[in-house]
Parts: sequence; C-alpha cells; structure tokens
Amino acid sequence: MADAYDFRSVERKWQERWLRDRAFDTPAVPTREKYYVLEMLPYPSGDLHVGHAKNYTLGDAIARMMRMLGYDVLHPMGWDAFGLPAENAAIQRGIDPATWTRSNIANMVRQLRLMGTGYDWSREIATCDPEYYRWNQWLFLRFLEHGLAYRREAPVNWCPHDQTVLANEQVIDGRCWRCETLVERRNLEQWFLKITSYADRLLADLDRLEGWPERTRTMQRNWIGRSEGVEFSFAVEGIDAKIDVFTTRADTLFGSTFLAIAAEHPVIAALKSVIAKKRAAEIDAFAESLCSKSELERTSLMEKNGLFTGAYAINPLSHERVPVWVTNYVLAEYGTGAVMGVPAHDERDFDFAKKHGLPIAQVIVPHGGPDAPPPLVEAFVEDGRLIASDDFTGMSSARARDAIAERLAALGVGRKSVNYRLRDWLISRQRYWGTPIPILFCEACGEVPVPDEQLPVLLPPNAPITGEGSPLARMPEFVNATCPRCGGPARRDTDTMDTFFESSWYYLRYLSPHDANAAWEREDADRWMNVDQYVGGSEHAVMHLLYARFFYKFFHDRGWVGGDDEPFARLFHQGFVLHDGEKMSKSRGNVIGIDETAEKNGVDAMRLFLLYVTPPEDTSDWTDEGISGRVRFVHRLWRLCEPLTRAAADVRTPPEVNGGDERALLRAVHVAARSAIDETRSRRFHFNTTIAKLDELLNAMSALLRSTPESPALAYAAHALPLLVAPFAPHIAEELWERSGHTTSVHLEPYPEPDDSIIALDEIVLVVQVNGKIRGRLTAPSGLSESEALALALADPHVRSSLDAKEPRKHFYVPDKLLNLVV
RNA sequence: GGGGAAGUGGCGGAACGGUAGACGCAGCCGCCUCAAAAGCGGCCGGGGUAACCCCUCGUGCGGGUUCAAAUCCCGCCUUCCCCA
Repeated sequence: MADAYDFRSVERKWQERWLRDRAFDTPAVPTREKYYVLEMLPYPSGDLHVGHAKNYTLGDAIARMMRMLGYDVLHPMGWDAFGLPAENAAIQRGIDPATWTRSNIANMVRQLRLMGTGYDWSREIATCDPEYYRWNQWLFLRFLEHGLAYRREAPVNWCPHDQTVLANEQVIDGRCWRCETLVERRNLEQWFLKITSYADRLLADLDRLEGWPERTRTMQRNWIGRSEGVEFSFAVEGIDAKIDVFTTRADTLFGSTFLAIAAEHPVIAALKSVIAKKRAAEIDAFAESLCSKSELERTSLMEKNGLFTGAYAINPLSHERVPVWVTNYVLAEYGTGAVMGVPAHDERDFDFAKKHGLPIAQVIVPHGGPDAPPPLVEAFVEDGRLIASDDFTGMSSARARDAIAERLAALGVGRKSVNYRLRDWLISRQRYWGTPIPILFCEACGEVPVPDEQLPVLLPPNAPITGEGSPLARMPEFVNATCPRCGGPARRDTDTMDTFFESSWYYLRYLSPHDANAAWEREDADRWMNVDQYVGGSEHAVMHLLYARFFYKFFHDRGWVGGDDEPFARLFHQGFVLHDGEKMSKSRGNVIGIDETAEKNGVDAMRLFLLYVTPPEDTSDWTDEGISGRVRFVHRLWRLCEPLTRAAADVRTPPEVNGGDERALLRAVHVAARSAIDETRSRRFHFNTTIAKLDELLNAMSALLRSTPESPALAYAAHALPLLVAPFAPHIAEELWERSGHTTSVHLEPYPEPDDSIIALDEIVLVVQVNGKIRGRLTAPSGLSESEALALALADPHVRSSLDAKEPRKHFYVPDKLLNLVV
C-alpha cells in the first residue's frame, strides 16, 4: 500500500505557496466576465470555529468554481473591526482596543489561510484603519450636505450594561442584541440618518431582488411596514392647539370615542393651561413612570394603561367631544404620537375602553348585518357597511375610507397619507471604539462640519476607557478644537458611529482599498459592481442588508455608482452549525475550533464535511462520526489517485473503452462534473449532492480496479479527480495535480466539461407499471420509441399476467424511464 | 394572535409529478491479520415467503387532484424562524 496521505504537511505546503505566489489576487481590470463573490465581513472576535468555516468554505467553493468556469473572480475579505467587544476587553482587562483588535485580526487571518480559502489578500481592509474610517466621515458629511443626516433630541433605547444607545433594530425582545440586558429609555441629542426618505424605494425594489430569499424580502417589507391611510387633526377644546392622528381606518372615524396620546406628546404642555394643577402633576408622574420602560414593555408586556387629561378634543366630522387620554401604549416616535380611539373596531382600543369605562360606538356592521346590532362582546375589526356615520352611512368600508378622506381634505383638516413603521436610523454611539463623528460645535457658528481636507478626525490613543459614560468626552485634547469657520474655540462631537455605518459600504472599498483620494472610483464600481453573490447569515436580514441598500441607493443618486441601484444581486443565507444539538459557545464548552480540526482531521476533510452534511442553507450538526467519513474520503482519494499520477492520461479526452465497468467509471466522472456545474450555475449550491457523486466516482474506481486493473479509464479518472475536487478540497487537489506533472495551479484550470454522450446510458431499466403499480423492470437499449417500449412490455410474461388478459386502454411513456399501462 | 419554512430508515440526507431511501454515518456478516486497527467485499424500512423472483404496507395525520403524489391543492398536528 502507498504511504498514508500526510494531510498536515501537504496542506501547509500549499497554503504557504498560495500566499507566496499571491495565487488568488484579482486582476485590476477583468478581461473575462467578472464575478464578485462576497461573504459578510466578520467581526474580529478572536477565534474562528467550524460555524464560521461553513460560511467561508461555501463562499470559497463558489469562488473557485466560478474561476474554473472562466470568470475573473473578485473574492475579498476584511474586518468589521470597530465595536463593543474591543472596548469591553479594555474595560475588563485594560487592553488597548486597537492592540486587542489587531491581534485578533492577525490570528483570524492565520485561521482563514489555514482553512485553505483563496482570498485576494491585497484588498484586505479593516474598518478601524484611519484609511477606512476617514471615508466613513467623508460619507457622513455627504449625507449631511444632502439633508439626510440630522441631529435632534430623542428618546432612545439605552443599554445600561453597555452604556450606549441602540437602534431599534438592535433591540431584540426588549433586550440588547449583544448582551441581552433589558433596554431602558432616555433622552439624548443624537445623529440620525434619514433612511425613511428612501422607504418607498427600499420597499418597491424588493420586488426586483429575485436572487434573494423570499423570507428575507418579506422581513424587510414588514420592517418597512408601509401603510396607507389618512392624517387629520382634532381641535382641542378651549385652547389653540391641534392633535394630529394617523389612521388606516378612516371609515371608523364616527366611532371614535376618545383620543389616545403618547406620554411624551408635545401637546401636553399646552393642555396644562386648561386642566387642573393636580391632574397635570399626575400626568407628569405617569410620564415619568414610563420613561425608563422599553418599547416592548410598553407595547406588548405591560397592561394597557392611561390617564384622562381632563381636556377634550373635537372630532372634525362628527363634531363630538371626545376625552383626551395619555396612554402607555401610544408611542411618541411612531406615526404622529396620537391615535383616535375606536373601541368598537380595534382590539386594543376595545380593551382600553372596557377597562376605563369609555363608550363603545359601533359604526361598522358586517355586510348584510342589522342596522341596530346588539352590543359587541369583542371588537369587530373587519371591513363592512357603515352605520351611524352621518351621510357616510350605508357605504362600504373601502368606499367610506375614500369619501371620508376627501371630506377631511375639503375641510382642510386632513389628507391621505402614508405611514411607515421604519424610523430614521440613529447612528450616534457614546463609545470610544468607533468612527468619530466629524462635527464641531462652535459657540459662535453652532454646528460646523469638519472640512474634508481635515479628515480623518483621528481616534486619540490612550483614552480613559472605564465603562462609564463616553471616553472621548473626558479627553480635553480631543474635545477642544478650533472652529474652521471663525477660528474661535469649538467642541468636538464626542460620539462615534454605529458600526453598521462602516459595513454599509465596505464592498465598494474592496475595489480600491488603498486609494488615498477617494472612497472608491466610479470606474472600478462600473467594472465590478454589483456583488454577484453575497453569502451571510440570516441574522442580518433586516439591519445590515437594509442599511447597505439605503447607502447604495444614495450613492447611485449621487452618480458615484452606475448600473442597478441595488448592491447585492443574489443573496444566500447559510445555516448554523450545531454541536451536540446546540449552538456553539464558549460558555457551553462545545466549540469546535479551526485549529484543532485542521490538526486532527485535516482542512480538506473539514471543508468536505461542512459542504456534505446538509444543504448549505440548513442547520447542520457537527459530529465526530460525520467528519470521519470525509477523512476516509480524502485518504481513499489519495490511495486511488496517487499511484496513477505517473501514468499518462489526457484529462480533456476520454479514452476508448469497452467494458461496462469502464463505461461506468467514465460516466461517473462526467456525472460528478455535471453536478458541480449545475449546482453552481443554478445558484442552489447543494454541493452535498456533488460530493455524493464524487463518492460514487471513487466507488466506480474501486470496482474497476478489481475487475480491469489495466484499464486506461483509471488513469483518466485519476487525472480528472484533482480538477473535480479542487473547489472543495483544494490542497489534495493541488498536490495530486502537481504529482501528475503539472507546473501550474489546478485552481486556474478550466473545470472538466461534462459530455452528455458519456453520461447517457446505452442500456436502461424500463419500469413498467400497470395502473400505476410497478409490475416489471425490463433491461432495454436506451432511446426506445413509444411503440417499441409498448411492444417490449406486452411481450413480458410478468407484465402480461398482471394485465390479467385485458388490453391496456391507455398508456403513458416517459422515455428511457417508465411506461404506465392503464386498463 | 399573524406570517413564513420544514416534517422521508437507527442518524445526516437523496429524489424539484414518473423505480422512495442515492451518498455518507452507525450496525451486522465475510476477507485480510497471531490479533487489532486500517483497508477490501457484502447485507442493512416494516410485514408475508424456507428462499429467489414476487406480493404487500410505507415519506407527520386526514382528505383531494392525477394514468402516476414525498413532490401539487385543502384541513389538522408538531418543530423551527420572523413579526406582534
């Protein structure tokens, strides 16, 4: 037997050589058709495990397949290097965030190379480099120039653990998405990006993203939450103030029996002039009690509660007086901060009215229902026919919505309007390890942007990072600056940006990562954008992917990128890797690391296992038994092919063969090639089936080796296999290829072209059914005509007896597969 | 509560209206070996049959469409994911 395959030294050898030869650098200008494949850039947390490996192996296999299929492939990698963990390390262990991040990146680069990935390392970026975040600041100033960045005081989600504000998207079930601490509410001056002005386009263009999972598009649609309705005002009795409300159910307007406003609603200040002092104090106390509550608590967990203000508003159409209530479930940030309460036709309002003894006035009845219905036991929320609604009575809900909107508009108190669930993106963070916001506050000039030529505003070293408050605010040398307009003293903004800002445009920086004059060049964008295949976890289905789409549309509007205004043509979400049925985590102690797996099983085996165990989008389970199957495959591949590397064989021309086993082997080669190419071109990426075909190929080699050891088909297969496995097991492929006498990389070769005439069987098994039940399997030459097949079947004694002497009434023929006789 | 996805041997999965269980793992038998490991060969959904051919049941449950359903449709159950 040949020497056992020494995967450790072979894998090391090729990893070193690929690095030395810059084997996977991208041409600056593609000459063949371009293909941009991208995995979501990782946060440099320190160590990679096989869960990460699944993601990068898939991207790598796609990149290598596409390269072998004749494309100029761009496959870059970088680091989402700002963020809280680095700062937490500083707080807990006194390590400088930059040092911590750098050493993590160094380790993870080593691990990515250890995984055999073929990235273009000349394009590596780290978002914490001034080289990179300088352009973050530059882009922020462009948003500001175009009115898409603004500053205001707002109640925000505050994580008491991380001491920072969070975007709504970063609050999951009322908890911080990173540390799971219960989120509180606070008021702070914050920078926002006006993503809402792109809401309609972000929504509409989802329809065009056919290469995206439907699930993800649905999630984004729900997140944007567009609803059409009417915005109109209630006058407040006794004072010169109005309360605006938005409703999608204008048809229920005559059923409004109260007005619910948010505890933070600005009209409350004006109301105080018409209500008793004691009541005003109660309202303040009520608002106070809510300010620390998270949105989730207020909208879902807490009981619906409220307080009558003592003020009344006037319904603009019915002219009825309705009481104004402050409530805990209407949010100031959502819509207008006030809603008309219609207990009869809204579940939440119904509960609220029951609890506080407010009248329930039914104004919609089911079509065909009585005009004077019995009292409701629950809200009737469906559309119907209007009753007790003045001259709108009798109309259908749909018609009434239009008619009432028109009346409100005619009276000058309302108009049709569109409301979104999506809110503007809060980007300020009271943290150190992020991009400083390039704004100065001058006593004379006010808010002043840092001029472009003064960028980047550098993050100062040696910040006092203690976990309390903002480190930059405590650094006078950073805070104190000179106003670029008047030369007077100015104070810097001490907040840094949400890290989703960096990751919203990094795919463009890869195009010219070292350009000192621009974030990227339009020319490069024209060459390489859009990203043809984006690969990453579904946990980014809303935040990152929505922000990146927003940025790209803004860039497109500026003319900084051309073509389609969507950045990612196709998107693929890979599934998790579990171990012992649970997500891998340090605390559970069930992490399978890259280093230990590479040492124990080999990288090729690991890659094959991750691709083989399940389709890539499914959750897979890491098992020692499972990986051992792929370790066996690698050794078997070596044992079968290595001895044949010295035999002459032309991979591109199959040899002439006679025997059935020989034909079967040639066929297995071409079936495997067909599978790999189909899975790639269909973008299904179910390489698990391709690897199963490679198993069958090795089985066919074993069989032929036993029956016809001198067959030229064996050397042919042995020379084709390195090409076939190259995208999945790149090291052993390269080693076998070299041993076959080749001096250039197997990864730059064209993928084997499957030949349908070799795949076609000359003898097939024709399944004969009678009334849909299998009654015979007949061996026959392929390409039988329908009448030949029928004749053959009717000649078969077993089929004849199944027919029970009856003549088939009808038959159905699937060529080379099946004949169904119906009697 | 609403929306979405999924349910196939002991396990992971294959089969995108046409032979259910490819391929792998585990298990069992054999060869090799002093022995073991590795390797190689074979068996491997349930029932019927001494046995082969064969018959029959079988893709969460119940219906339906079709010559033909794991696949399409309707209802239910379970699990997971999003949203409330």
